[in-house]
Amino acid sequence: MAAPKTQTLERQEQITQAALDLINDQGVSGLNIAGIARRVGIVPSALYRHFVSKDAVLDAVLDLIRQRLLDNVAHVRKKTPVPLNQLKLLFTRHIVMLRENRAIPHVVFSDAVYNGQPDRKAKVAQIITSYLKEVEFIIESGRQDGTIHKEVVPATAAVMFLGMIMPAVVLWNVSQTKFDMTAHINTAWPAYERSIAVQIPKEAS
Amino acid sequence: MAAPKTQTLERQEQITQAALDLINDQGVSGLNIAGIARRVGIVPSALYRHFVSKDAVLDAVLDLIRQRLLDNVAHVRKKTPVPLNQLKLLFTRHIVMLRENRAIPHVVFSDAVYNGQPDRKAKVAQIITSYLKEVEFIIESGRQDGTIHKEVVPATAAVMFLGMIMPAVVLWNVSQTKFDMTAHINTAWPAYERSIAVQIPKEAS
DNA sequence: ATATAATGTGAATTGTGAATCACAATTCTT
DNA sequence: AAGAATTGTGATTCACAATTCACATTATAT
Repeated sequence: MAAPKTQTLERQEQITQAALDLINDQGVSGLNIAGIARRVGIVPSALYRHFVSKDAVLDAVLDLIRQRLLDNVAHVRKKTPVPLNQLKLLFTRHIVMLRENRAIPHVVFSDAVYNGQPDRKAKVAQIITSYLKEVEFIIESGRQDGTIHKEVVPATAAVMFLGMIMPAVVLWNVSQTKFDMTAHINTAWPAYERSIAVQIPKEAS
Repeated sequence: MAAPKTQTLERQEQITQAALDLINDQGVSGLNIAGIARRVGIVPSALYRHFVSKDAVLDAVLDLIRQRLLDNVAHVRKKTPVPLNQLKLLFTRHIVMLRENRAIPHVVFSDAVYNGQPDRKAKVAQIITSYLKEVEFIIESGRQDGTIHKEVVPATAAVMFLGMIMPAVVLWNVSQTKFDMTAHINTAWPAYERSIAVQIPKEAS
C-alpha cells in the first residue's frame, strides 16, 4: 500500500504544513521525520526525496511563517486606510493568529533558532525586522497625517507594539490558555493608543 | 583521580549553576548530563547521586531563575522608594540581567516548558505571574502616592512593562547582539513613563 | 578504629531519531 | 510500449545521550 506518487512541489507544501502542525502540537523538539511522514502519509525515508534534511524542513517552515505574518499586514492595509485602525486591527489579528498557531512562537523562540546555524538565526531576525518595518511604516504614515504624535519614535513604538503581543501570548501559553487575551486586548490597546495618538478618542472613559 | 567528595546540597548548587551556564552557551537543547558533569568536575553517572533525572535538574534551574528575578526586585526596592524610579531601575537591571543570562529566555521559552509536564509549565507561569505581581505592586503604590495616573490598570501596565523588555531581548538575541539595547532603553522608557506618569518629567524634550 | 553511609567511577544497557541505500512501483518521455 | 526519471518502501546504520549497575573510594558515626 504505497502512497500515491505526488510531485515534489506539492509534497514539499504538504510536508511543510505537516511540520507546522506537528510543531503546533508538540513543539519544535517534538518535530521529527517520522511524525511528519506519518501525517503526510508517506514513509520516513520518502521524505528525503523532497527535502535534503530535517533542517531544510525547518527552513521551509520559517518561510511559511514569514509569509503568514506579512499576509496579515497586507490584509489589514486593504481593510482600512486609517493608520490607528490598521494598528488596532493588526494587533487583534496578530493575537488571534498566534493563538491558532502556537507553532510560531515555538519556532521563533526555539533553540534551533537561537543556537542553530547563524543563517537560520539571520532568517528569523529578518522576519521579525521586516514585520517591524511594516509596523513602523504604518506609524510613520500616522505621524504624517497628524494622527500620531510627532515625538513618537516609530522604531521604538513598533517594538512596543510587539511588546503588547509577546508577553500576552507567552502568558496565554504558559497559563494553560487561562490568561484572558480578550481582556488584555481591550485594556492594552487604549493604553497604547493613548501613548501615541494625538487626541484622545471620543469616549474618554 | 576521583573528584573530591562533596555534600549533596553543595553539589546540587554546583550542578544547577553549571546547568544554567551550559544553557547560556548552548540553549536548552544543548543541555546534557555529560556537559553538566564535565563542568562540575565529576563523571556523568555521579550526577545521579544528587538528582534523580535530567528533568529534576531543569526544575532546579527554574527555581534558581525565579530566585534571581525576585532578588532583582528586592534590590530595586531597597535602592529607592519612588515607584517610577523603581520601575526605571528594574527595567534597566532586568535587561542587563537577561543580557548576561541568555539562559533565562531560553528556558522560559523552551519546548521543555511548553510541552513538558504540566507541572513545569505551571512553575514557569508562577514565576512570571509572581514577577508581574511585584511590578503591579510598584505601580499600585505609584497610583496611591499620585505619581501614576489613576486610570492606569496595574495588571495591564505590568504586562506592558514586560512588553518593553521581551521583544528587545528577543531582537538582541536574534540579531547577533547587534540590536542596540541601550538606545532602546533610552527611548522606550520615556514613552512608557509618558503613558503612565501623571506629570511629564522636568525636561520635556 | 571500624562499620556504615555517602559519593565517585567506568562499563554496559537502552532508547531514539536522523540519514542512507538497494530495490520496487509509478509516471513521464518519446 | 520501452526506457528514463521520479517517487515510495523497508531494512539498516550510525551517533548520541540518559540511565543503571557493580564496584571503588572517601567521609561520618559510634
